[in-house]
Amino acid sequence: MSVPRRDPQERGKRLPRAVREKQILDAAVTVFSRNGYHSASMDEISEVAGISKPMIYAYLGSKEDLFSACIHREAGELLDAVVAGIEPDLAPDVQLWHGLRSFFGYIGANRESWRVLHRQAGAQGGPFTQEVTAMRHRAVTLVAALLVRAGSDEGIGEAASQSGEALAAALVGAAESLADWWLDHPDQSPGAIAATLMNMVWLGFGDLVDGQVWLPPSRSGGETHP
Amino acid sequence: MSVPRRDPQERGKRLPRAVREKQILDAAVTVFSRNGYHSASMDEISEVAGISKPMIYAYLGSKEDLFSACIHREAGELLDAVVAGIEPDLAPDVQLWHGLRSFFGYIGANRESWRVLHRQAGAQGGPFTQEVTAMRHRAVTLVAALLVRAGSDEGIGEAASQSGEALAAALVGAAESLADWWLDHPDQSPGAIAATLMNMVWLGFGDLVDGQVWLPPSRSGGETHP
DNA sequence: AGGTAAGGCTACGGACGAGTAGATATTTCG
DNA sequence: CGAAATATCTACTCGTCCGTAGCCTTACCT
Repeated sequence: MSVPRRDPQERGKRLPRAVREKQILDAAVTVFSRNGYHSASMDEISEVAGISKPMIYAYLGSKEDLFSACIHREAGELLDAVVAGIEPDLAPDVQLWHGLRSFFGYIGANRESWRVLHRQAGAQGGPFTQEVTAMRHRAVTLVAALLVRAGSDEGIGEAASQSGEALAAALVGAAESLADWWLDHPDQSPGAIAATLMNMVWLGFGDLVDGQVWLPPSRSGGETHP
Repeated sequence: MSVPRRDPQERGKRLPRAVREKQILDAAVTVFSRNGYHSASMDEISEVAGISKPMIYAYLGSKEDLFSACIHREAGELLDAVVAGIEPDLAPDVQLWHGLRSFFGYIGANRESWRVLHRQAGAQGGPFTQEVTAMRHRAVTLVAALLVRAGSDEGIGEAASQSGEALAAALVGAAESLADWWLDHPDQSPGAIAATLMNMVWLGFGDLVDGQVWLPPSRSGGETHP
């Protein structure tokens, strides 16, 4: 519980700065995720990273700086994963489906990252909130554009365009919170979680209680490799 | 900024325990909401409450105890407000509508409470999470039961019943996150927020981009007084 | 009145943790 | 090989803040 994480054989070995920075960031994400920002001590992070505390200050600055760096890196990776998963030429519902799958797929593989991003960053009032707010804003904008385009394709969608951003915020929020719920119910596959949300936000309860189900278009579930 | 909140005239007045406890809890919610759990100091809370620190310890115990008490009180009031707003004999969509209106109505009038409940309590890993998790669980159960009943009324709803709890979690999460979004966009009425969410979760994007809109049943927007 | 309990305060102890000083070891390069 | 740069450590300072010890003061009861 209190022993250093990294191989004691490697302890003391001299490594280039880039490697150490990555180790420190990894350790920081782990510890921040477990204990929260304030309860996480720099000493514990240094211990988990297998390096001494002054190195953290030398490479990544203060505790705030370190936390910001974590947020920045994790947020970037998550967004990249989502953006990489969608193809702008497909139908709106399929785009949404792919985006959700990428989102939950990434989170399923990086739960610590999600804890830090969603639970920790949002709670500390300082400049951290900005970082995560910016990310959320990008996501909301993405979804809102998708909705508005879908609406104008149909020639209608007055309501959707009017409150497009609010709707997108609700969707993004639903995804975030469902991801949170998932942390406490890990006995579900990423696909199942994504499908649940897809059904709710695309069909709506009104259709669901009528027995309707949204299904991805044939082709073995949406694979798009040529 | 750093002067005590309460009327200096009243300072030093002797008041019964129940009154002081309420003042302390109010101050604690305010400070916890503004600074977050760890950054909030007992000294600041005592100052805002217009009482000295030892009284807090005498009446409400440690900092953890105090925070737990805040969570407990605020969560109880929020849930009471929601439960009071719904009538079990109405149609499912109308029940949902009333529940959402009560929810956002309460939050609009008690933003600090919401900040503490949603942003702070969830981030501190300790026993606080349990408290708020328990509340969320009650809400999810409520919604899940509503969905399942709606589904079995229609005789179908296989999908809804199957993943009823996950759907309910997604809805509750959407509501929570939309409330969060609302904190940063206060230029919206509670009713508008509730309507946005209602449209999303009942109709779904699929119907919304077709131009459909969900509206509360006549009678001036859902009033149910006889 | 006088005793007693409850309300209230000032002022301190002690722990924890961010950040730093200063020294040491290893690589790199002229 | 020597010097400069880089990587690394141990051990400390200093501030913040939780929690409390000890004392005063007002209301109530008989």
